[in-house]
Amino acid sequence: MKGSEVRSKFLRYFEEMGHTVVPSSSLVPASDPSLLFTNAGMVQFKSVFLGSEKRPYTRATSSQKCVRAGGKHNDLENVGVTARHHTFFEMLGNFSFGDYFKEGAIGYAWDFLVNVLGLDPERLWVTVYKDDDEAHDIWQDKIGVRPERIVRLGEKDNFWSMGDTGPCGPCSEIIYDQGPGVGCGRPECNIECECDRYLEIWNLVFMQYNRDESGRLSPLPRPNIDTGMGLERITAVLQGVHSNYDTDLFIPIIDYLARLSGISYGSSDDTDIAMRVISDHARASAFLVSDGVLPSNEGRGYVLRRIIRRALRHGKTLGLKGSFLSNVAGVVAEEMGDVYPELKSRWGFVDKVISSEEERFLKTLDKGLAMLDQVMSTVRQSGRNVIPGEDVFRLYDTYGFPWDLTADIAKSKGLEIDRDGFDREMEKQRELARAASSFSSISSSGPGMTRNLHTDFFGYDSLSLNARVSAVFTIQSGKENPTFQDGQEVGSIPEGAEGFIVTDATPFYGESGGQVGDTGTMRAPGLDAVVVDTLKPAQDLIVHRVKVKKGVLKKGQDLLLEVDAERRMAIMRHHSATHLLQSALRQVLGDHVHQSGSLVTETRLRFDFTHFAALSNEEVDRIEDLVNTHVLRDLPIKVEILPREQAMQMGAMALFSEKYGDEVRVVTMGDVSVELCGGTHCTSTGQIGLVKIISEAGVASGIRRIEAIAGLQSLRLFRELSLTVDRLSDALKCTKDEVLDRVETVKRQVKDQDRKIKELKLSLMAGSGHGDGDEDMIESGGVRLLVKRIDADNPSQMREAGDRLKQRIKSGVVFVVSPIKNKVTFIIMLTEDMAQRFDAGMLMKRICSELNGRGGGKKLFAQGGMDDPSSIDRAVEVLKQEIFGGVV
RNA sequence: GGGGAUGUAGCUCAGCGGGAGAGCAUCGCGUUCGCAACGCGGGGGUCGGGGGUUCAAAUCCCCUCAUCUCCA
Repeated sequence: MKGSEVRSKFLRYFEEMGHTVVPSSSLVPASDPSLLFTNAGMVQFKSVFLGSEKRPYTRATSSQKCVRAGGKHNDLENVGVTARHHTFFEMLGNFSFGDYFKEGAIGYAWDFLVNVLGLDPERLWVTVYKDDDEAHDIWQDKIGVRPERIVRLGEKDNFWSMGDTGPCGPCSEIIYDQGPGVGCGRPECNIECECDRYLEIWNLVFMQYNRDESGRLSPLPRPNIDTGMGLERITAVLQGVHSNYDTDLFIPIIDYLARLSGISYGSSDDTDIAMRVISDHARASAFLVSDGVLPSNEGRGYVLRRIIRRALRHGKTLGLKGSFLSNVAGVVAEEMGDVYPELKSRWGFVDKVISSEEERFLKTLDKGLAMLDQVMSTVRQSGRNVIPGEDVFRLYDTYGFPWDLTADIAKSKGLEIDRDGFDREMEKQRELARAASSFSSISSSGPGMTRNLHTDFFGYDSLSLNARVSAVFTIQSGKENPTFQDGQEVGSIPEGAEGFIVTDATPFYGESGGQVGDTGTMRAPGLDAVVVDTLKPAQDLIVHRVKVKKGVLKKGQDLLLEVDAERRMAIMRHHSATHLLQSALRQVLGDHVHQSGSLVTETRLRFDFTHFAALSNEEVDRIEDLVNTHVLRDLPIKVEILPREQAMQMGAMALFSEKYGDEVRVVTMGDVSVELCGGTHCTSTGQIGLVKIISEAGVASGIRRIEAIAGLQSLRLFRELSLTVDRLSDALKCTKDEVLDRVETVKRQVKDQDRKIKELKLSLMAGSGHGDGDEDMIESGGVRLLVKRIDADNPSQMREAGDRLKQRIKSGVVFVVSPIKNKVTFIIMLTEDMAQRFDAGMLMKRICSELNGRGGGKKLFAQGGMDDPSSIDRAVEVLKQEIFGGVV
C-alpha cells in the first residue's frame, strides 16, 4: 500500500465516522510563541481543547505536517542515522472535542488498523497508563485483546500533558511487533525495550483532567480525544520494510540522489546515511520555506539554516558539487505537491531561498577553509599533530565551520582534532546560554486580565455611539510605555488623570493587524475626556487609553464615544492602499511575495514582504502605476464574513503567522485583491487618493520594506517638494530645469576653491614673514630651531604646516603653536637627520613636565597641549634649553 | 535571550594610539595601426552610528545598529 493511500484511507475512514477533514495547518504555529514549529496534529486545535475557541464540529481528522528539530528527544544528529528519526514528518490524527471518549477512540483505532489496513491482530500490543482501569477494560472486554498483550506503564510513557498546567490525561499506545528477527534479538526483549522490534505506531491521548498551578488534577467536564500516528512509520509497517526511508515516501528522493551522485543506495554506510539525511532535510526545507520560514541566525530561521547546511555537508560525502539541494527539494515538491499545494504554488520562492542559502554556505566554507589552513600550519610548526579543541571550537562557534568537516580535513592532512577539548568548550557555551535564559519568563498576565471583560465593536459602520463603562484601570506612571496588563482596577479616574477604560461597546478600533488604534473623545454631562489610544489585548476586548480633561470618569457611567473621524479616514485610506500595494507587488515581482509585517497609521503605511533583492526604480514605478490605476478605476471595496474554506477558495491572501477562526472577514477590492483582514477600509478605491511610495529598503535577509503615503498626505508631500524646488530655483537664480546642473557646478566650484584655500592657507602658515602668524628662527651649533605661531583649525593642519616648514629649513627642529578650541596645542617635528641628536617625544615630555602640559610622541614627531596659552613663551625657553643647552 | 566575529575607497582587504593605505575596478594621459598588456597621473573615504578616555582615536573603553556565526 502506497504512503499516499494510507493517508487518504485514514482521512476517508474518519470522515465516514462523522469527522470533519481539516487541512494541515502551517508549520509555523499560529500565535503560539511557546512553540518553534507545529510538532503534532493537535497544535492547531490547542485553543479548542483549552475551551477558548469554538468550532462548528466536535470531531475532526487531519494529516498534519510536522517538524521536530532539536530538543532532547529529537537530536538533529540522529536523523538519517537511525531508521525512524526525521525532522519533517506527517502526523495522522483524529480528534474529539467533548464528543466521543476512550471507548470511541480505541474502537476506531483498532477498527482502522485491523479492518481497513489489514494488520494482523496477533502482532499488536497495547499499553495503558498504570491507573487507567477504564482503558484497560475497554481493550480487554470490548476489543478482545488478550490480557497479557495489555501492558500498564507509568507516567513517563503513558501520561500526557500540554505543559506544566492545563489539560492532560492518560494515554494508550498501540504497538506493532515486527517479530524476533528485528531489533536487538535478546531473549529478554519486550515492548519496553529501546530496540526497534516493538514499534509504537499510534498514541491515543485521553484528555480528561485539568492541572492547576499547585499540580492538582481536576476532571474536565467534557473530556477530549487527541490521537497521533506517524505516516512514515505506519507506511513502513504496511510495506514490510524496517526503515521509514525504505518506503515509497522516500524512495523517489533517494533514487534521485543515487542518479545524481552515481552511487547506489546500499553501497556503503557513509553514503547511505548521507542519502537519508539529505532526503529528510530536503523534505523539511521544502516544507518550511513554503510555509514562509527563511534561513536566519535565530529562532525558526536558524533551525532551517542548520537543516539546509547539514544536508549540504552530507552532499560532500556523495561527492555532490555546487548547488544541488534545491533540486532535491524539487523532487519533494513534485512528489507531494498534490497533497500540499503550497509546495507547487510557491516553488519559485522555495527554489530561490534554498539556492541562495547554498551559495551563502559555500562562502562560509571558503572562509573557514582558509582559516583552518592557517591553524593547521601553526600546529605543524609547533611540532604537534593534534588541533586544539579551542581552535576547532572557534572555527565552529565564530565562523560556522562544521567540526566534523574540520576533523575530515585534518585527517586527510595527517592531523587529529582534540575532540574532548571541543566538547568541553561546547558545554561551556551551553551552560552560559542556559544560565542566561533561565531568568526570563517570570511575568504572567497581570491583574485585571483574568476578569472576563468583553467589548462589542461597532467601528466598521459607525464612528460614534453611546456606551457604558464596564471597567476602569489605572495607568502605571513613570513607565515609558505603560501597558494595560500593569494596571490596577479602580472605580474612577479623577480630573486630569489618565486611565484604561473598557466599555460594553465601542466604535474605537483597537490596535491590531498593523493598524493603529483610534483616537477621539468620551463625553457625558459634566465629563470631558480624550481617547489618546485604543488597544486590543484580547480577541473580544477593546481598551481605551483615556485622559480626563474635566469631571470624573466612573465605572457604570453612560458616555458618548466619538472617534476622530478625519484621522480615522486617513488611516482607512492607508490601509486600503496597503491591500492594493500587496496585489501590485505580487503582480510585478511574483507570487513569492508575502506580507511579513505591516503598519498602518494616519500619516503613512509601512509594508514588509518576502523578496530576495532590492527593487529597481523601474519596478517601484510600475508598482506605483498599478496601484494608482486601481485607485482611479474606483473599484468597490466589499467586506464579507465567510467560512474560512470559502475564503481560501476565493484565493484570499492570508498571513503565514496569523491565526484565523473558521469564520473570517474577507475584504475584496474589485477584481484586484482578496484578503483576510480585520481592519477598517474605504468603501471604494477612489477614496484612497494618490498613492506614492516614499522608500524601499531591506529589513532582514529576504525581507524588504516599502513605505508609502496616500490621500491628503500625498498632496502634502507634493506641495512640500514643489515648494522646495521653487525655493531652490529662486536661491540659485535659475529655472527649475537648471537646478541640478547649477548645483553640480556650484559643488565643483566649492570643492576647487576649498582646495585652493587650503593650499593658500598652508603656504601662508608655512611661509616666512607675518602673513598668518609669526615665526622665530634660532640657529646655533649647526642646529636650527624654528618657532612658528599660526592659527590652525585642527591638529592635522598643524602637521601639514610643520611638514612644509621642515622642507624649508632643510634640517633642524620645528615647533608649531596654535590655539585650538580654548586650549593651546603645539607640535615638535624633527628633520630626519636630527634623529641621531634629539627625540621629539623626549623633548615634549621635558616641556610638559616643566609646564603642567601633556603630550608625547615618537622620535620625529610629538604633539602636546596645555590650558594656559601664556605659558608658551616658557615652553620655547625650555625647548631652547634642551636643544642648545643654554648657549643662546 | 546569551556568547563570539566582522563593519576602512565601487569591490576584496591591510593598518589596530601619533601623517588614512594596497590590489582590483574607474577616469585621464602616454605607448600601439588597433586591442590586450604595460607605464604615468587623477578622482573616489562622516574609517557603521553615538558617547567617553587622551595633548592626540580608524586604533582604547561604553552604548547602539547591521551582517556573519554558535548556543538556548
